[in-house]
Amino acid sequence: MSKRVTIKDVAEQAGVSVGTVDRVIHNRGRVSQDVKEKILQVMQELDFEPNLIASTLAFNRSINIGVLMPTLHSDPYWDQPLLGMRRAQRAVKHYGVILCEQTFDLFSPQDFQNKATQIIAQKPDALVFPPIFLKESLTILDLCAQAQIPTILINTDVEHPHVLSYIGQDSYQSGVLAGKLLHYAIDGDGAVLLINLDKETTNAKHLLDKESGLRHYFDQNRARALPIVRRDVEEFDNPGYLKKLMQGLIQQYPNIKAVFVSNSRAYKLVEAIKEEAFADLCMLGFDLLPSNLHFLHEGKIDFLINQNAGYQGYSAIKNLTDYFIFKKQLPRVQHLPLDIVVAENAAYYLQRELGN
Amino acid sequence: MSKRVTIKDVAEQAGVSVGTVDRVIHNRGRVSQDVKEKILQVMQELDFEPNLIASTLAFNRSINIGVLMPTLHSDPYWDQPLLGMRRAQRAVKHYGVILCEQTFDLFSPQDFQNKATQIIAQKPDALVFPPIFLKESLTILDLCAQAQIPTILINTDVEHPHVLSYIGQDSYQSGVLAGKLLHYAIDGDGAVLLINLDKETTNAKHLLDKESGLRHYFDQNRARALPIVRRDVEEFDNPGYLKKLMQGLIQQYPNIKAVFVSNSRAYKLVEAIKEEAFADLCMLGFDLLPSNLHFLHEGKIDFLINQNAGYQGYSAIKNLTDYFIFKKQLPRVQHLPLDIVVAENAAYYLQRELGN
DNA sequence: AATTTTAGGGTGTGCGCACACGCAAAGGTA
DNA sequence: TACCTTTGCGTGTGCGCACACCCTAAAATT
Repeated sequence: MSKRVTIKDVAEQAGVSVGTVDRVIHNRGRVSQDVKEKILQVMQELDFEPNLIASTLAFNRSINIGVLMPTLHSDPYWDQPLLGMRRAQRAVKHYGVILCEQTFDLFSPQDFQNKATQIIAQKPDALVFPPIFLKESLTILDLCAQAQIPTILINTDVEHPHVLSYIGQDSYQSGVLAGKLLHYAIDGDGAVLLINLDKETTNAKHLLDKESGLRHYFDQNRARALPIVRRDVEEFDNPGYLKKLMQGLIQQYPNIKAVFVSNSRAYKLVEAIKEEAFADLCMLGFDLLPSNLHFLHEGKIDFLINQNAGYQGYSAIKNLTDYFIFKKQLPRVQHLPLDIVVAENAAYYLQRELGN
Repeated sequence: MSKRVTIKDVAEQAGVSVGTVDRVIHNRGRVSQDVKEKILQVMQELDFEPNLIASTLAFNRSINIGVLMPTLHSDPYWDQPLLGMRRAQRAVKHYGVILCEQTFDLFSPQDFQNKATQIIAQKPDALVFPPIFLKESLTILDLCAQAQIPTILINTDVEHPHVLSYIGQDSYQSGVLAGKLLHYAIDGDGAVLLINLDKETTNAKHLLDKESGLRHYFDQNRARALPIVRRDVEEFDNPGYLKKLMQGLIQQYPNIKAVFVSNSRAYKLVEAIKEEAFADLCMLGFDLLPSNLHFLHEGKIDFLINQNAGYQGYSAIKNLTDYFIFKKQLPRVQHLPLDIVVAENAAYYLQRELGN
C-alpha cells in the first residue's frame, strides 16, 4: 500500500513550504536558484509524481475544444467522427472537457472558412477539424498558429508547422492493402476498375494516394499484376447514370473482375447495379456504414477496409485530454489500423464504432 | 461555461445539508423516506452528476487487482496480456489502481491452484486470470464467490455464476473467419490441414471451438467446401519431428494446399519446414508474436488472425477501473475484434499491442 | 417519570494540489 | 532617514466529495 509521495513530503524533505515546491513544479519563478535545485533533487530522490486527480480538481477550469465538422446527416461517413468525439467527451467530461461544435457545408469551401473563423474567434483551448479544403485549411492553420491554439487534424493530413497531431488512415497503405486483397480475390487474371465517387470540389489527395498505393502493389508483384481501369464520377447520386456507366464499362472491358471504390460510397454503386448480370464482381470499398454492411452481409460487397472514422474522432478528443490533463506529448502522426472487414468479423468492429 | 451542479447545490435546493445528500447518494441510511425522495427529485431536476474526480480524491483508497498469469517468458503468447495489464496500470495509476501479480507454471494445474489460493488469501479487490485449467478454475471461482471478489476472465470463457466479465476472442467465430480466408486463398480445390500444436494437459476447449467454426464455414458453403485433415501434435518443440510429420502428410495427402495452425505457434511449424519444397503452402496462424510477424513479412505465413492478447489484458484492467471508479456496469461477455493481419497492415496492430 | 435507544440530520476535517495573498528582508530612490 | 520596489518564501483558502463525529428530539425501555 506504500503511500504515494506528495508535494508535502517533498517540501518537508527539502526544508521548504509546499508553496515553494508548487512554484518550482509550475515554473512560476519567485524561487532562488539554489532552493530550486535542491527541490528538484529531492523530487528525483523521492520519485515524486504529482497526483493528477488532485491537480485536476484544484485546477478547476474547463477545457474548451473547438470542433469543426461537416453538418450532421449530410453524409453518412462524416457522421462517424463527430459521434465519436461526442462519445469521447462523455467519457472525459469529468476532467472538464467541453466541445464547442461548429458545422459547415461539406461542399462549400467558403462556408468552411467562415465557420472556422467564427470558432477561432471564440478562443477555444484547442481545435479539431478535417482539412477537407486544402487552401482554406492552410489559412485556418495560420490563424490558429497566430492565436496559439493547438490543432489536431483528422481524416487527411496537411503539411503545416502548427499541426500538433494528425489522426487518421494512411491512404497510400490502404491502397497497397486493397491490392493484396484483390490479388487474393481474383483467381487468375482480370482487370480492376478503380472508381472515385466524389466531387471535384473536395480535396482529392487521399484518393490519389490510394491509387498510388494500389498501383505500387501491382508494380511490386509483376507476376500477378492486374490492369487498372479508372473512372471519376461526380454524379454518384444518380443511380441511372451509374448503371449505364457500368454497363458501358463492362462491355468495353469484359475482363473486369473486381471493383475498387476508393471511398465510403461503395453502397451507391451496388445499389445502382445490383440487378445486373455482372453484379457478382468482386467489390471492395471503405468504411462500416450501415448500407455498406448491409451489402457485405448480402455478399454484394466482398471486403471493406475500415478506416476507423468514428475512432478518429474519439481518439482526437482523448488525445487532447491526455495533452492538457496528463501533459502527454502527442506524436505528429497517428495512423489508425486498416481493418480488413468481411462478413465474418464485421460485428466486432461495428460494436467498437458504436459503443465505447 | 455553465457551472456544474454539485451536491451543495442539491442540498440547498432541497433544504438539507450536504451530509444528508451524501447519505442518499451512497444509500447509507439515516434519512427519512420523504426527505430522501425530495433529494432524489431535486437531483433529477438539476441533472446532478457526481464529480468523479473529487470523489476519487476524497475516497483516498487504493484498488488492489490480483493478477494470476503464466510465468513471464515461459511462452511468447502469454507475455502479451500481462504486459498489456502493466501498461493499463500505468495509465490508471492516478486512481490508485495497483496490481498484485502472481505467476504460475503454464503446464501445472497444481501450481495454478496453489498460486490462486495464495492470491485470494491476500484479499484483493478483484481478480483477473485466464482459466487455462477448467476444473481448477471452477474451484477458484467458487472461492472468489465466497470471498466476494469480483472476477474477470481473459482468453477463455467459463460458465460460472460468479464471473463478472469475460474479455477475449470468440474462438468459434475465429474458425469461421479462417474458413473464409482459406476459401479466398485456395484457388479451385484442395485440402486443408488443421494442426493443433498444444499439450493435452491444457484446456483445449477453444481449439475445439475453432475447429467447429472452420467446419461450419465449409458446411455452409458446400460449393467450395474443402476436406480437412486434422493432427494434434504435443511435440511442437521438436523441429525434426514436425518436419517428418509434414513430409509424411504431404505424401499421404498431396492435395493439401493450406495449413491452419489453431494457436499462436505457427512459427514453430514454419521453422521446421521452411527448407522443404512444399513450404509454399498457404499458412494461417494466430497472434502477432515477433516470430509470426517475421514469417508473415517473409511470405511464409499468409494470414494471422490477431486475437488481441495484449489488449485483453489492457482491457481487463481498464474495465475494472471503470467498474470501481466510474461505477460502470460491465457486460458479461466482451468479444474483441478478430483482426485479419497480412504483411500490408501488420504495423498498425503491432503498434497498438506495444504502445497505447 | 427517568433513562436509554434510535432515527434523522448537521458540522467539520481531510484528500493533494493551485493559486492568491501576506510578509519580511534586501535593494533602490528621494 | 524615510519611503518604495523587488525578491523570496510561507500561509490560507478552495476545488467537490467521503466519512467520522456530534447533536437533538422522539420513541422505547425500565
